[in-house]
Amino acid sequence: MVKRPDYGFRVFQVPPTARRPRSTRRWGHSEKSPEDGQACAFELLASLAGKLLQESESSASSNAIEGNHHHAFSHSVVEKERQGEVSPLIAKGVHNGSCAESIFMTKMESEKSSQKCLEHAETDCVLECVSVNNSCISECREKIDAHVNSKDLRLENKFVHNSNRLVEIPEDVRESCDANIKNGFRQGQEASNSGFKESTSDDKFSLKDPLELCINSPALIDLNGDVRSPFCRELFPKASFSRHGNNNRLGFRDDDENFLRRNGVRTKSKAFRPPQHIACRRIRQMLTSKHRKVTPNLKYYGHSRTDEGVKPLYRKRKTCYSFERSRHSTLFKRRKFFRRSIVITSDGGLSSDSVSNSPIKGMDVDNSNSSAKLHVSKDSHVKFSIKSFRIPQLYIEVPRTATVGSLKRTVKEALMAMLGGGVHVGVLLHGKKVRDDNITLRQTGVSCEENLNKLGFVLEPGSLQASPAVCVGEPSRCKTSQPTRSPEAHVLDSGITDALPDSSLLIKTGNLVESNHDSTSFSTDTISDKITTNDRVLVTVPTRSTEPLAVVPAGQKTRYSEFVQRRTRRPFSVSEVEALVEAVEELGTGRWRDVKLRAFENADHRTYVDLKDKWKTLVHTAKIGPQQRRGEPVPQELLDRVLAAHAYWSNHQAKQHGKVPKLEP
DNA sequence: TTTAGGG
DNA sequence: CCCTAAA
Repeated sequence: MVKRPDYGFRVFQVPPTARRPRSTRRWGHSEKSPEDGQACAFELLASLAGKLLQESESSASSNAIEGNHHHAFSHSVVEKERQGEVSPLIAKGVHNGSCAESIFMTKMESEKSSQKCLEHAETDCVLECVSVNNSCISECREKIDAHVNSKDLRLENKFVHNSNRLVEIPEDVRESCDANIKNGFRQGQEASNSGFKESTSDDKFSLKDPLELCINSPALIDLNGDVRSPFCRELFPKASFSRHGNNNRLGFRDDDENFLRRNGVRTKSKAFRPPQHIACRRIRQMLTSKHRKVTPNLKYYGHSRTDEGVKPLYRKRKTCYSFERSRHSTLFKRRKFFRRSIVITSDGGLSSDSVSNSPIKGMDVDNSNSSAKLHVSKDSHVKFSIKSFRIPQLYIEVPRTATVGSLKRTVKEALMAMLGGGVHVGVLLHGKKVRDDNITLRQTGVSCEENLNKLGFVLEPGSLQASPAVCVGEPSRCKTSQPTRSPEAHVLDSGITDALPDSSLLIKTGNLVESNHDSTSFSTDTISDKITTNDRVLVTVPTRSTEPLAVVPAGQKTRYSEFVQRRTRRPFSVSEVEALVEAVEELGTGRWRDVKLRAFENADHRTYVDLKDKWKTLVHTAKIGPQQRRGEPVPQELLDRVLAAHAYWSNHQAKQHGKVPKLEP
């Protein structure tokens, strides 16, 4: 029992309210995914993933930790590639796994590629279509199925198959493309230029129990040529996808610690991380260090083990903030969107064909691999040519015991969760979001020559259902879906589509500006479910959990700080204020972490700094006249308590001479 | 990492 | 909300 200060504050109980039933959460269970028909592309990915997983596992067991070796699998692929025998669809495993890569290599540079080559490239098309355009998937799926089910499958290319199906290209298709591929390599083109990055790493890597699936840039959405705006969900002409090399990368990352634990071997794993990982990690660090808490938008329901609970890794202080989180091994332990936005940068009308030459670069803050053109014409119109969007990096962690099928579903769900609700578009200038929809491009400076290369577009999850809560294992173990920021995304009307010329994305200024909705309309209608536990822990679970994807700055990484997006404003509800007041009454004003733990333990979007700030504003609010207050009115009764507690604790603090009163039992 | 305050 | 010095 909490010993309360004796100034007569009454105890109140936050009325318990039920958490929104899981059944109402979209995609609450992936057994029956709503987009089954769209699983195809991700099944491809997952097939690769599954195979790589197998490979790395078997290798790990056989080779122990004798690192410094590429996986035999990798060797074989590399070797085949040197011999020009690699099919255009390439999977590659880098052993010891910190980062096994699988790459769809579909760069068909030559327009002379046979139609079969184009069909071949449909592998990528599927990915892209799935990403944004739902209507295309069935068509692409047929293509894939045709390949997969073909009798001509080359069984020896086992690195792209799983137990269920082969994802391989028929030989005749392969051969017809072979010359192109081979030539490409022999001409000194970097393998990475085709999305294939040959690892020269001789690093040691350990295997992590839960494999983390890292999809860096699974898709590029081509808006050139025949393709129209992805926002309008129109059919994508498939052929247009085949002309661009993509960097589709699957990276498996293993956990050093777990591996070491299992093997009793110590390596300097971090130091040996491949660049991809360093980059991954750096992004993550940057984001987390900025409190860019990537609250998961979804949890995954798994299928493999019912006795496995869920242990979301919310952040470093999870041990403190996750009192009840399962200690079980987890099927899907963590999912984070590191890049929570899809960014397109303009290149100021300069060359925009420079698809990133390396997966690393693609991850970098420096988004110099421009994918959009911007041109100011003499008629004072600004023409935007958006070449591609990139799907943000996803991190998915699954245990080794996860089935390939579950991995597939996980990948699919992650992507669908991110994009399934549609996307909104933000406009970035100098990396900062232009929030005012009602100012002109001229006012923003977009049309200024010097800003041509400072413009970017951001894709953001756009719908109410963009963040389904999915978790693995026993449903009761699933923690509350993490509340996320309300979108500040702006809805693009179809009017933009209408404004588009038939074969290229040209957004006319007027439409761009005027068709956007007001960005503030979202935060106000956020619906929150409030739950309390026996300890008056209050959690708000916005049903509209559509936190924008992280913004990838368009500028130089040295200016990264300029591009950190501000968190979406989330006004405190009266209930939250009540809980805060309650906690402060008991704990005082100098123990915000305790306040957080007591009353907002599950509200990950409220940091102790937030609570402290809110208290500060509450005190201020209580002091000013009611007519000066803004926002949702706080009951005067609460404000009175704020003032009382503030006065009490100020006095108390003074008397205690800074000593923190020990009120807890 | 937390606290405390200014911006 | 952000940033950050200071503890």
